[in-house]
Amino acid sequence: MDEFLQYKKEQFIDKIAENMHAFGISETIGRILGTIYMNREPMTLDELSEATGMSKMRMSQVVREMIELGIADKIRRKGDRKDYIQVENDYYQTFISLFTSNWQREVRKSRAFEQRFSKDIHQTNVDASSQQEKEILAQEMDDWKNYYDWINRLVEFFESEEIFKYVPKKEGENRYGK
Amino acid sequence: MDEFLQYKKEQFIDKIAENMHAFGISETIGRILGTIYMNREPMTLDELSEATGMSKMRMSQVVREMIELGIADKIRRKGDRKDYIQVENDYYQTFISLFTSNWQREVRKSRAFEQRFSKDIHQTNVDASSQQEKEILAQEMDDWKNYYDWINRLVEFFESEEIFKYVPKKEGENRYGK
DNA sequence: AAATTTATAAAATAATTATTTTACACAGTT
DNA sequence: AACTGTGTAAAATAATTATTTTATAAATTT
Repeated sequence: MDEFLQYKKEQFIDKIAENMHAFGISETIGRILGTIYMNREPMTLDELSEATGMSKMRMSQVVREMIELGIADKIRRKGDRKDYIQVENDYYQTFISLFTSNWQREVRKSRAFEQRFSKDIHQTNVDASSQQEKEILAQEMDDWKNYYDWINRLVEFFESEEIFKYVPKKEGENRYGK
Repeated sequence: MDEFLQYKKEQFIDKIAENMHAFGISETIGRILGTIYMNREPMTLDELSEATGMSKMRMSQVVREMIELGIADKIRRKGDRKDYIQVENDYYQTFISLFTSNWQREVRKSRAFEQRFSKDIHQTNVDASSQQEKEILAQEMDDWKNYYDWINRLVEFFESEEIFKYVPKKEGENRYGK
């Protein structure tokens, strides 16, 4: 293929990697996503290894992470023992997947924390002199709970795609787009 | 102060640090924010150093970073040479600040990239056999631009607090809350 | 202006995260 | 059942990021 175009493609992949990195995600994930995206066809671990120059093992790790994040899938092809990796190819959808999987995990962790914390606070008695401190702390936890409840509703707002009602995509966003 | 309450306070600070870490931000930033937040009074670098057990130098670095992110401010007190560090104490506002400063930086970087990329693509001629590839790449860049335009509008949607119209905070969210 | 307290820069070290190497289990083929 | 290609786990290494140490400049007080 034309050398110039090949070079530009690689630049584009780098940019995708950089964008994903802004989600606090390893750049390699972005590079894999970009590579498959630009390939416009699912790829095997071997092909990815070849394309990125990284070990096959690393590809395996990264792909697994991507599947967890909801931005990749393995597909099998009849008569072929290899897994083919397919990626989410709508930018907006990728944004939403990363946003939600990130915050959903936090919400889950916070729930456990909130319960333990509140229980401890309410069950433990303190000196009269510390009573006010204790109440402030309990109030603090209430504020925290409300904040996390908001995050949870925010995640749903994105996941349900309601966000697009108020911050619409432009027309013609993606040739693969639904 | 009551030992139990002190312990619980520290747990709370850890949780704030963990939450901030979900933004891809160093945990120390969260720990400083939490420490000052729980102190309910601005603090000096020395006090922070004492409270966290980290060097004063590190506190200086982290505070500067926080100011960049828009979640802290230095204030001077008359007759006192020390800077006092004040933090954003509304969780929602902190969320918005981190979200926007993160993505605004990306939008800025992307703009430069887009321009250079499009210019290169349009100015460079390729073989007839690669013509289609070239057009696909140009189209790809258009999609990317639209995506980043969306991110930009999304940032504004948060920054203007319009988001709260559709995903409202609960009542009584924060004693310092506006 | 010398002495002291503050903040920060530059270089060195420690801790964490990303990546590769080595090893092994599993499934399909001969 | 031995053989080959496939994916992944565990341990080892490399790269990156966080933190401290050492050094210095600016502001304030004496």
